Amino acid sequence: MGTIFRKGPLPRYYQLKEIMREKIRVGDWKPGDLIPSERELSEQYGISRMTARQAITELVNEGLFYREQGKGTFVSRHKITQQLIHLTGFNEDIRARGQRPGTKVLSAQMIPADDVVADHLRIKPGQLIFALRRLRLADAEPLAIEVSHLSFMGCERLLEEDLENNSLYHVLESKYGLVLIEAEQELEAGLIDEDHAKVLGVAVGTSALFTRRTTYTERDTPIEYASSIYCGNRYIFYTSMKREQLLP
Amino acid sequence: MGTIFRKGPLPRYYQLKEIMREKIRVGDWKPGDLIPSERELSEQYGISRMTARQAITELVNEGLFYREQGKGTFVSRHKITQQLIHLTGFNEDIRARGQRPGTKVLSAQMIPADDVVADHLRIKPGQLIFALRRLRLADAEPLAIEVSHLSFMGCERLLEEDLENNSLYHVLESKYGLVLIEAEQELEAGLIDEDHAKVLGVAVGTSALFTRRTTYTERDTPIEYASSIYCGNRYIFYTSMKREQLLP
DNA sequence: TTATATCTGTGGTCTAGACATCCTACGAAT
DNA sequence: ATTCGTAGGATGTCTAGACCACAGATATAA
Repeated sequence: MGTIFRKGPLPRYYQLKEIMREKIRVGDWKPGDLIPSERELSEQYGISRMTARQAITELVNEGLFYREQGKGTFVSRHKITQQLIHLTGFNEDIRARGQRPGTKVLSAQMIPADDVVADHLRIKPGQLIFALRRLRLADAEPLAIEVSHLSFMGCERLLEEDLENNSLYHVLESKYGLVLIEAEQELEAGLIDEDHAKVLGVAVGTSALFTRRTTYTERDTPIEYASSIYCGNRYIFYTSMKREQLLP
Repeated sequence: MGTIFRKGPLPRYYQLKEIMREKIRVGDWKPGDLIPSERELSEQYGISRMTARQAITELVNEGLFYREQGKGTFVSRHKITQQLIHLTGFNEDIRARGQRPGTKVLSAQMIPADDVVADHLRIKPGQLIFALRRLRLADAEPLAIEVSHLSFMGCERLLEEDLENNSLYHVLESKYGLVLIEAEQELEAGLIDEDHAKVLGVAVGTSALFTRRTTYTERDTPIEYASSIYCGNRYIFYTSMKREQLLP
């Protein structure tokens, strides 16, 4: 680490990004620090200023740095932006919170899509899709019920997968080459009804977080539509927002 | 519209961004459409390819376009990413949902910061800050109670502002030159207690969405820490998530 | 002492090229 | 009919410059 290879498949701006990320990870650069100027970096690593600038720009977009014209580029102080805006599966998410994730498959079958699901997945109502109901656990305690609907070429093969011990996202990625890249989600507060209360092992009328999520693959294609019910007092949802900067 | 001025203060890439946004707004380019290639755009508007590319890249980052190597750049189909990830104040937000926002100031005073607030605002506990409690209405119906804590040079002048008829964010921007650019937010489900039930005009035990938000200005400086309680069945929160793309 | 100008270094914008990588379509060889 | 190679065009990466706007320090003049 610390040198940029001019041959090889990895772009130079990408190598520089990794080098700078590493500097932060090991504490070489601390929050609030001024990092070397674009010109310095380009000389130090033997690349052009525009290439160094591209690396910095991407890390600024990820929230790791911020720039001040005339002064320099600094390491951001807040971490949430850097971590939690990422699209993560349930297992990753729970592990990041320092808990142990668990899953129990309640049902897995091919069913015809209803109007709501078909609309979100951009398919025709009635088309056969893969429906998966799972109970989600954190530290062996029931946390949520999640119903996923998936539609893609060959999705019926998912019936044979062991989705109790393997992450759905991981299976999609490794066996089907589907990389989920983006999701839209809506959240609403509500109360738990009788049916769900039994499964989650809580009282009827407990507060709950209802979420509905559409997940997209690289090509702007929706793959999954999922609804979840999280036990109210056991889950906090994090997000971050940015205002697009307007020029004068 | 449709021409890029080479003189004048507006950067060329920014002018092209606005031109392309307009093409989408008026329906010239529809979701799923292939837009002209970078070379075509650069020739058509008399700018270099890198400048055209910068304009496209920024709109890709905003979720308006997506690229496919070897094929071209396309207009995205989903709109939430384009609209609702933005940091908006309450008034903007409610108007975007087609409702009429309203505000009632419950209290406004200078108080010493407690430990939690001081931590989020990166100040010392006990320092005097501006605290604002507001009842938020949508179509004249109570929707939420919001408590904002603000700390910046001269924040005591906010005591003299009319925050019932003026947006707080707008006042901060126009009178104090503070541009809020980024926020971290956490959401949790819960139930409304007796005190809040009275103010919101709902029954005790109604479901609610609890949010806590830290808002940052351009310089990575926290300005506001706000806690809100939204009536459960009257508000849906939207967000979107992106996975950082990894290179092979 | 206090303004005021200048100088230097920063990020912000922009150019005119170059080559790489990937996708598609078309045509040739099997 | 199928397979393969190739050509053209798209985005992806990269360069070596250039000038601008802004911030801060320093030196100069009132």
